[in-house]
Amino acid sequence: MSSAKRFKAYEAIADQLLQEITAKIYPVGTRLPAERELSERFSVSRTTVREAIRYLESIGCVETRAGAGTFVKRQDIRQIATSISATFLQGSALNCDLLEVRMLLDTEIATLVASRRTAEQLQALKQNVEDMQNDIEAGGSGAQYFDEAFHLLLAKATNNAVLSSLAEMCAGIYSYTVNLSHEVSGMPHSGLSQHQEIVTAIENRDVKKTRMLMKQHILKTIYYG
Amino acid sequence: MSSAKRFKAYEAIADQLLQEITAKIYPVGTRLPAERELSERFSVSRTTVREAIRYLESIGCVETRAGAGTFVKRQDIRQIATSISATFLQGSALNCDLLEVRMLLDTEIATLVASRRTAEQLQALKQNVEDMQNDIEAGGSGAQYFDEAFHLLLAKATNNAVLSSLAEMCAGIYSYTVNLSHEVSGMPHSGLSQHQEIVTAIENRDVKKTRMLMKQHILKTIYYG
DNA sequence: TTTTTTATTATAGCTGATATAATAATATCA
DNA sequence: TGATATTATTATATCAGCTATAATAAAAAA
Repeated sequence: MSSAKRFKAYEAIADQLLQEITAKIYPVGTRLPAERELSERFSVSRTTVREAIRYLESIGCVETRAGAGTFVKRQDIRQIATSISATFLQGSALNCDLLEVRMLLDTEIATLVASRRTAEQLQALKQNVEDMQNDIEAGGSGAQYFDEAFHLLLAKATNNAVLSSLAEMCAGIYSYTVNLSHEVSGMPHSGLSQHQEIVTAIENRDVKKTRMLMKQHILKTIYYG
Repeated sequence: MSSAKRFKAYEAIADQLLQEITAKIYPVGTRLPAERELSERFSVSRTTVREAIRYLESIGCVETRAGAGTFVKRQDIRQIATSISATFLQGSALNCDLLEVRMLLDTEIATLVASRRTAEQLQALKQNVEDMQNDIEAGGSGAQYFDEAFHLLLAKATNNAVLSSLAEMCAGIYSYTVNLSHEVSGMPHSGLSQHQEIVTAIENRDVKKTRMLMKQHILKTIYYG
């Protein structure tokens, strides 16, 4: 028989809409035609259109607000992270693998930044370390926040959108799984002094030292205490 | 007022089902309850259940076969790749970034494999190189296939599911974007001799040499000719 | 005039029903 | 036994109508 492809109305419609979105016929922020209009245009029922929209919604491409309409969304890497974390979670005991990847990525990121950072990026890193220090001295509880921000700043400083997205994604999946397993195990080690050393190495454009320091930092972060 | 959470029936149901799937209440391969059963269980209409299922389907979590039912699917990283490639494509000129990431990942992968490969994994790599050689000598056209398979074998040999998934994903996005831009530019350089050198270095567990060779290989692959 | 309230309108959200097609299980017949 | 027809189950697709929500316009109050 070899009926190669099975027709599913909502799939065809979702494909068509996605194509028009990527073609910027509906740019980010704009509203898609109302469901009733779309159903008329494609000559299908509103239900089918809605199923197609659910599809687009799940890939983070649009956002529907009741009473207002369906809007094209700037895709958020974090949302993707949670939606694909299920994939990584299907295997078991992957947290270890994930940590290895984070270590690998963060090390490469730091190395790249040490070689290509701009003065502004360096300044931002210094600011972050300073803010973290002030927060700790003031007895604040934002250490974890500043730590995350530190790694995010580094990722951005690579000027590589894909790389920084990947790092963000890994961090997102990691925090998602940690939240799932309720293992927020108290106060993590802040690692302030290590951040300071890393920034200094980056300031000096010392690629090798930066690499080494980041590797150690991640190792310590993993086995915190 | 202050309804902190926006209730959307289909979202709640999709969440619930996803949770039960990841909790292995519905393991891979099993069938979900029929739409009518689910609609009864959640006290919603079948339409709403269908929207929830569309959601799960689009994240590659289930697969519905008309007349048979909805089945839990082993998630395919490639499918995710294509579905999130739109995200990466929203930015412009990301191919360069993507290549940098591939280089980075493949280099790390080769390095890891050189240090932890098993005899069986080494054998598989040798077999791949041999097959490629035979294909080329026979005037076959499968060079690109064997090249992809080579990198895939390496990724798997890390024994790190996350890392190999990431590499696969990058390769998937890359080939997707390449296909989009219709730049299949003829016969790529097979890189057979480089593969052979790499495998030899891996056989000798020469981590540094493997790393260096892979870096060179990727560079040549990028600027092929 | 400015602000607040109310009504209108358009939208998505959801329902229950119907009809059709594909599939799987069962019963029938050779 | 083995092939075929029947039946039941299931998803697919549709429709008309209702509700809930949100943005806007009009009216009322300050």
